[in-house]
Amino acid sequence: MDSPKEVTIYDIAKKLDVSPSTVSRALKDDPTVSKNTKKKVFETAARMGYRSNQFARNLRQQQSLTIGVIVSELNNPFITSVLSGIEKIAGEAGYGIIITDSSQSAKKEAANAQNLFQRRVDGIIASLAPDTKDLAHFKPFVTKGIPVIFLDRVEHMAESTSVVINNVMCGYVATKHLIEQGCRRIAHVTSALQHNIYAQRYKGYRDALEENKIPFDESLLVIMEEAEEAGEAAAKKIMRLQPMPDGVFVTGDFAAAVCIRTFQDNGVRVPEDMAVVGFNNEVIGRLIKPTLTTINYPGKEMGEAAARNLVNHLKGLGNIGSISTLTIRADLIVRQSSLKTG
Amino acid sequence: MDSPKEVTIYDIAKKLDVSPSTVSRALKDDPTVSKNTKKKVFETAARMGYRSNQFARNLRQQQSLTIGVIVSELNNPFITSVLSGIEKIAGEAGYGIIITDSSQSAKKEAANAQNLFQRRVDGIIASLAPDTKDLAHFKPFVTKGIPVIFLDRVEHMAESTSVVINNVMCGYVATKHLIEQGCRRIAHVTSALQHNIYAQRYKGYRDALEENKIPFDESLLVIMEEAEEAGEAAAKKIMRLQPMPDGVFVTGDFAAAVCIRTFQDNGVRVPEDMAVVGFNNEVIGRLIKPTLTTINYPGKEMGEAAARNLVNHLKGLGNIGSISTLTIRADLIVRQSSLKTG
DNA sequence: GTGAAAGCGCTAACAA
DNA sequence: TTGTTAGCGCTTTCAC
Repeated sequence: MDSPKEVTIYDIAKKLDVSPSTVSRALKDDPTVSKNTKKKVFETAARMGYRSNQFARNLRQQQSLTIGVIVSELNNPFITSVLSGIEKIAGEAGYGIIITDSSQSAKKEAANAQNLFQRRVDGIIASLAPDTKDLAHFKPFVTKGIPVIFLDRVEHMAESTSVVINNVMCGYVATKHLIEQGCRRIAHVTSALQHNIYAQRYKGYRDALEENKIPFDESLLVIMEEAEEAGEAAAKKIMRLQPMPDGVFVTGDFAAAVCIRTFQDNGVRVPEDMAVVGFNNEVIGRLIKPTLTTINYPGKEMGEAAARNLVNHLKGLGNIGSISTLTIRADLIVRQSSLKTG
Repeated sequence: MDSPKEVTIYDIAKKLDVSPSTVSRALKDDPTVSKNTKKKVFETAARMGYRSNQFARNLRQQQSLTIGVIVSELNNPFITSVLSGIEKIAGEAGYGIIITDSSQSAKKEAANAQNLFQRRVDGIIASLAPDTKDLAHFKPFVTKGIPVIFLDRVEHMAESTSVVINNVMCGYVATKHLIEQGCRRIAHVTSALQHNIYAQRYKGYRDALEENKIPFDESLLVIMEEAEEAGEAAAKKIMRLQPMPDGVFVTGDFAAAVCIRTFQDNGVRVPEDMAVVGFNNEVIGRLIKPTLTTINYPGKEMGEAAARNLVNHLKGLGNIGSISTLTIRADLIVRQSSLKTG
């Protein structure tokens, strides 16, 4: 099955009676090689079925033309769009991406980082696992001068860049929109506030309330588990509050959809009795009834920004190394679920 | 930024006053090296911050410990679960995966294949683009004895293995279920039948009808575009049929959900007036009302099967090379949308 | 149980 | 414009 032998630049050189260096240069389209020689080299290379040996190239240049990516979870539409953004930009720049999945575990994340380090990736893009606190596993990269870019779920580390959305602003905008719709008692359904993205959205929510002199009531803050049934429990809890809230800001479209359905099942009309704003702009929001007002979480753009930043850095373009945070624009998408007025 | 220098086995050898070969052997836990030397080597390696150089190793062994993956589209829950299955098995076996996205284009797919070939991946797992007919871009792999595994959307090629579900059977089971629910006029909403997976599901649909002596009516076959609005158009077309069908088998959950909503908006009750069965078991099916009966498309299992097969092949285990098709079990998941009885 | 030496295929500094 | 040469760091025969 294995072909007899791989063709090397030496074979080409011998056939053309030039030196291997000339062949090497010709193949990289080096301007110091004559047009004529180049043409001959390309032709014979093609004819002999030559393919350049990345291994030798990697060894020689000490670079892999590969970017390592660590995601917390592959099964997630947001992550997927991030990946497609990364893949696009990296691919265009000639980089491949090695993707690893930490399955939401800081431990596996560390193992993945270690693995990518061994594989000598040229750079890293990572979306941290929920329970990652200690960034020690990224230290080796920093030490070796390998750029690390954090995305979405970030922690701060010297010498690294972060790509995020302005979660405070998003929380603020979502809440303010509800207030503008006439809501005065707004619940907030979210995940554990230890994670900074949720803490920030919560801050935005609080800011909007404060700015509008709406008192905050501790019972309006509903923390849910990551489980699938969590949305239902949250909705029930909200309906039991006295007086019942007239708006909810939920930090996830799926959970928001489940809430809406639970409200409806219990005779609470959306948006008339309860206005709802979600988060992420997932497909589901366009399908449910009423359609879901949400924050567009621009995964693809974030992935592209991260990859572009990394690639530029690797190619030594611009003063990119000095950027510490890249904030991508995220907008409110208004649909039916929040429109009490017209 | 760059650290002063990489530690090599030569550095370790010098420090311990042994030869590089001994260090190399010790590091691979070669039995011919004495326990004592091994211990010393491991210790010094750790102390000096040694990391083995994959590039040199790759060059020497002519293998990359990397599997190339080509998907037709990253933004897709099915593909994502496939990837998570591949990543899991490959990772456990010490292989990394390089993922490329063909964006549904045969041309980009060919470019990706070419790219992965240049990168000298040890094996390939590919889910073909919808318009791929010509498999020439995989020939180089076959020629070099690099295993190629096709998944889900497959075409036949000598010397390659395919991982699929039994689409005919799935179409049959879905349709038969509708018949058992009392449906006698069953529409089939699907995508272009040029793609064998759709053609096969259609065949299963026809088989079930025939087996139950239900005449087939050409107008019941509704081909939809890939666009998002396609589901709505399909539903409207079905409602216009005379007499109106009493069941639909839709080859996609999202489209099925859109159909259901369109039916409901037009006063057609599901499942009472119209029983619906989807395909893929996407999250959305558990959320809509009524919940959606569907075929569970076991992406993760398929990915795992493909990766396991490939890894075993690469490691020279078993007579795996001889398997040409691996069919993964896919089941009907009965929920509310199809239950006219009970 | 260990060492010497050759070479995987490529690139780049230097020389011509 | 082209050639010479010396490695990149590792593995692996073969010899001791």
